[in-house]
Amino acid sequence: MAGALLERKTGVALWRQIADLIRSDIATGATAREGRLPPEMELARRYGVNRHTVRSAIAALEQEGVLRSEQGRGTFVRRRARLSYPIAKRTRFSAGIGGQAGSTRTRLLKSGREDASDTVAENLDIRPGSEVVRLETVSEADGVPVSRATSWFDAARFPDIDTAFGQHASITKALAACGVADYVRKSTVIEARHASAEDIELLRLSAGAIVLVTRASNADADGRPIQYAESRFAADRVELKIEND
Amino acid sequence: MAGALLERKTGVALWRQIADLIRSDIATGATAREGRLPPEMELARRYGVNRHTVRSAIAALEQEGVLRSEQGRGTFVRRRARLSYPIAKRTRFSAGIGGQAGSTRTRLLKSGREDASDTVAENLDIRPGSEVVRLETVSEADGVPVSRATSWFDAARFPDIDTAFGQHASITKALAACGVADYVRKSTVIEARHASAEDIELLRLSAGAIVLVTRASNADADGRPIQYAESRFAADRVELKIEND
DNA sequence: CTAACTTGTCTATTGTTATAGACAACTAAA
DNA sequence: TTTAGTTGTCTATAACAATAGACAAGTTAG
Repeated sequence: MAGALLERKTGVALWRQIADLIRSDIATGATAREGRLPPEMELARRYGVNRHTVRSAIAALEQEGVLRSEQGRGTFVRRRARLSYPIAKRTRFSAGIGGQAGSTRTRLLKSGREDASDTVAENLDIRPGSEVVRLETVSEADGVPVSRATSWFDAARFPDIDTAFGQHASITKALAACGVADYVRKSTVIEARHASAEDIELLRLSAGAIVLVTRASNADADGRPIQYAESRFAADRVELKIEND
Repeated sequence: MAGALLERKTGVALWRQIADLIRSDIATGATAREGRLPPEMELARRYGVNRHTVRSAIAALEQEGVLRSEQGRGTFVRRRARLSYPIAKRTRFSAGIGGQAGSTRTRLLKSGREDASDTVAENLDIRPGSEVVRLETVSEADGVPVSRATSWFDAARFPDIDTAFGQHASITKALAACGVADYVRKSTVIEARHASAEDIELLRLSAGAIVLVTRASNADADGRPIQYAESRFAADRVELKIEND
């Protein structure tokens, strides 16, 4: 690639920039997705830094579970490539990621009721301050957290969505149990941010990691909004794929 | 929001984390989008750091053009909120951003011919190694760079796309001049990364900034692929909005 | 004009990051 | 067994990041 070197005195430590580069190179396939990393001395030359700085980067990625170092042998890639999360009219987590991972599941972290904020009310097409049910979930593929989401439902229409989710561990099935046989994605807004402390904890990220944030609303067959959700995806584990058909 | 405080000894300096938080709060409207920031002492209390650390963050955002400090008066927000870039069947830069900015334009940085990589060949539905035309462009809204893109076209079908772009300064018009009256987006893949050195230069970002990367292919009315493009959006200036209809 | 409040500048100290060099410990191949 | 190549550990030093306190310089309201 074109001279993509490191930036100094920018508030981001060199070892972290290098760790991010290595992680990204593994994910995109620029570096061997499996097998061995170049020796520390060669990486130091390549990035124009001291060997100890490279070692700090490698240590961070070891902590993260991306690399594994063996004395005398070398440093090896551990984790597989990025998952691809499809966003289309019929967007469902397990169906979308299913083919790419051995197992998927969505856990309920917390549920409760609250008054709808302006944003939530607008997306659910109800009056601000109306009661809504909020679900906080984390989705995993092969035991690795991939995304976390906060979903809101109109409490007047789906008073039991939380217990239904508790039984089925799936938004799609919980909605089915509440009488919504089918639903479609109305719109999705995507941004990218640095991970918050909560993201880091729940998605098991390293500090400085990036999350893809989506804000989406789903509607039933009649076009009535039924769910509004804000999701946060670990950007080093997943990419979003939009099918325009 | 819930205790989203700062992370220490993570390779990302506190002043940079604070700068990113303030920038993001301005963009999302959590802090006044215009008007005055709270005094440095209050921000220091809020983030649990020394006033000098807050000052470093503010200095970085001043350098970036987001804030403006005036001795004795306070610190003020300069730049407007995030643009929303719609991704749909008919995705075009100027039409999409047009309503939100005073002026938009796309500049050609470089063009040339090369042999198609596997990725490019697959997306253009040609044989790997076939000749393709590559265009490197930067798009601006109100003079601020919003995205940069690399586009590939089948050289056999669009031998003059580079000169056509030079005349019209628009992909849509250049394609029209080459006989493609209409085209639609086939698919879009989105990821997020830290900005590369090139991103920082071309999009005028600060180090540690985030870019949204999209890889998209467009096809003509017959469904034949005509363009494959990799774009990089400044994540603090733009969000991507997907319309599923 | 005065008082309260704000940003700007200076000094000093401590902890983190980066560099440099040396050598130990381990692995694999000659 | 030897040798070359690799990761692991240690010491030392310099640059940057963060804290602490004090005061100057500017603005605004009373």
